[in-house]
Amino acid sequence: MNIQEAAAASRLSPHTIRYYERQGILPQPPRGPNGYRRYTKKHFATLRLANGLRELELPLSDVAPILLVAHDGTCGEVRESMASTFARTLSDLDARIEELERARSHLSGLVRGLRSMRPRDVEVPGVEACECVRMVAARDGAPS
Amino acid sequence: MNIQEAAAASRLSPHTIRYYERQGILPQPPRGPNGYRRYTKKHFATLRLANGLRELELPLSDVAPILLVAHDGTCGEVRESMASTFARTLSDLDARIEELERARSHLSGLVRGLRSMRPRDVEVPGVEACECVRMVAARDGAPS
DNA sequence: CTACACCTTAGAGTTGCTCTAAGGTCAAGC
DNA sequence: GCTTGACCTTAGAGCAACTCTAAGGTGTAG
Repeated sequence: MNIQEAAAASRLSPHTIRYYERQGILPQPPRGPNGYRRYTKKHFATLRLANGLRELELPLSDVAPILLVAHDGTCGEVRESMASTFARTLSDLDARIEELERARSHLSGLVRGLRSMRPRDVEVPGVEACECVRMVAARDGAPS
Repeated sequence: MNIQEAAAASRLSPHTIRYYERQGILPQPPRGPNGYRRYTKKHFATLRLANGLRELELPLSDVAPILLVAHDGTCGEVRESMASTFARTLSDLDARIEELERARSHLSGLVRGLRSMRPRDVEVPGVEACECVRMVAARDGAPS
């Protein structure tokens, strides 16, 4: 199994695979006599796991240690390693989703506001006075 | 108003403000005789708008043209500029939120799965056979 | 006059890719 | 045997959007 086939089946790109390898995130697979990477079942399984973990939005710094134990350790160690990382990732993910939903609802309100504001208010105040700027601009002061 | 005060009141950092300026995203504010940036009401308003737009998750490439018309154009132009950008951002945001929610629900399922799997399955299969790896790993093949 | 907190710039580091350049390899067709 | 085209290799540049550092200048309070 060459890099292209391994990439297609794991839904990573060859570029990304080489990048992970250079970063020490993936173990070096064996090479053929021409120097080409040749993926064994085991190395391929690690590749698929890498992609699965990235799809869960884990940062590479969390993916790396999990792949290490997955490749060389026991199943129990893998479970340990995943469990705590996943809990942490879950709360990061929740925080990020909340941020995006706040942005989303603010944004959709603004879209409606802009539509309902068509042909009046087309005069020439600058940034300081313009109504739609006021709607978008950050509020003054310390309180976040 | 110096950069620190402007930063605090717009909730950007001085670093970020200088960065935006270097990138051509913010207009150059006037300088005092010592070369320090001195923010006028207008430049400060643009700063706040920049932060407001970033909080809406607009990429800087979308923020830049809006700031340009906000600083130098009429209110009508600003509205035009915002309207189409916001609609586009909204659908990007929806797509990203959906991605994260998919990851979130997959992840929370896995957390439960790992917990319910404590002391059996601690034997030594490698990556290929380990149960928790199977749960996480990307499925084979072309269909995404 | 000496701290100390601020200001200035250019530039490096971060995360996770993505792409390019320059070159080597291989299988098929003529 | 030879060309064509699709693959493979590496090192390294470029992207977004900051964030921080180094090295030096300034301003204010005691």
